[in-house]
Amino acid sequence: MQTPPMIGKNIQRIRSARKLTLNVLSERSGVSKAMLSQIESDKVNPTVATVWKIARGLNVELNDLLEADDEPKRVFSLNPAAEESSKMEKKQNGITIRILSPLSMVEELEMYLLTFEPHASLESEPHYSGTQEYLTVVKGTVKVTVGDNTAELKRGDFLMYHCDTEHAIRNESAQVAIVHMVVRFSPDRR
Amino acid sequence: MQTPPMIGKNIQRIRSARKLTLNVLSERSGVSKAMLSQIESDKVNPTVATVWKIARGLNVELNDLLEADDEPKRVFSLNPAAEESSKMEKKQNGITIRILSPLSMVEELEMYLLTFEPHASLESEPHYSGTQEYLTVVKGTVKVTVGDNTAELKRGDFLMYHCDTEHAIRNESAQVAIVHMVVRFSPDRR
DNA sequence: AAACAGTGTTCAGTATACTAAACACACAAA
DNA sequence: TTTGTGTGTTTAGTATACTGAACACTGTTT
Repeated sequence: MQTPPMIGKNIQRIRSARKLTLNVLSERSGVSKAMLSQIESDKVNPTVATVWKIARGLNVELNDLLEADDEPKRVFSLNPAAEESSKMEKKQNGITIRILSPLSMVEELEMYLLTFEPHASLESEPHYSGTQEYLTVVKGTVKVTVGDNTAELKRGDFLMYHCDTEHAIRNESAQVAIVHMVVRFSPDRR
Repeated sequence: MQTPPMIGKNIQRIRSARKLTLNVLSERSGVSKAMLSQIESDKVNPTVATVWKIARGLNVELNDLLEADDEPKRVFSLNPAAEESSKMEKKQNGITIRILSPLSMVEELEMYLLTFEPHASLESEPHYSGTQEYLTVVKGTVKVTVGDNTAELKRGDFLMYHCDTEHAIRNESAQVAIVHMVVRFSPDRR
């Protein structure tokens, strides 16, 4: 980050998105609405404690209020021959699926970037015996259940499992979570 | 984050690691050394602006001072059969390579988590015609050069290229960068 | 129209973040 | 010993973050 954070804009934006009034946010966060108003209009230099309370009140991570909002992610390829690399995005049930791998690899190896809205979950029936999935958490935390095992993963954590048992990925937190997924279709048997 | 950040501890830790005195950090950051001392011993509730200045002085991201230090990442598998999944880690030239994929997949598909210290870079000669690499940035920013194309990637960005030209991944920033890499050995030709 | 209930903003007072300077303690050099 | 140079801490004063209350500006209801 090269430039001081625009906290005001961020709080303002998220508060509007949540459709909260200053009074409500004040109650939830324990910060006076006078202060909220002044912070949003960049009239003051809030303390970390105050911003942290606001983050709690908004159910976001502290960093989400301090970081520039550069979330929209670029996807591209340096190799012209593979430029067909699909930029497709599907959105459903609070989950945005971005397909990273080129179309030519379908049915062999696929890579996705999954964005989970708060409390979104992705449940899968057992399928494709032999297929494996590899998860790496890029942001936030998710809870992954495979059969009757469950694991809580945070950023940087990695998990691999076979898809022949039912499995689910859940974002039980109140923050957005992003996970990188590689699906490998079994090359050997079948 | 459930608990207010322990800014003091973080600053203290990083400053010691950098072997900086309060005077020096004060100069670099523009924050008085009196304030630095009080912040480190949790006697005050600093403003965001102040903490931001300190982050600049320390050459770290603002978030690194506010977040709990839970960086050590877990790697494991829910599938007992694949428990041989190597937890190997190599460290060299400021780059930590964690192998994610199970050993059984070697020579076919490999997955890594690469941690780049500030200014670390990974240069590769052209090799294995047909082999492809897929990068996803998990933290920070890196500059990737393939042949004479160069791209600056930030968190969430994805990039794919063929390995038959020389390529390099560089972390030119002053912060740690983490990238997820999938290497796919060409199945068709060869 | 008046009275109301909701919004966000501005005001006056107080608590405190922040600074410059003085301080205390270490270790080294004379 | 004294004198110095470095460390981090504490002090006193000023700037300002923060609060509760009053305010202004909607739109609705009677």
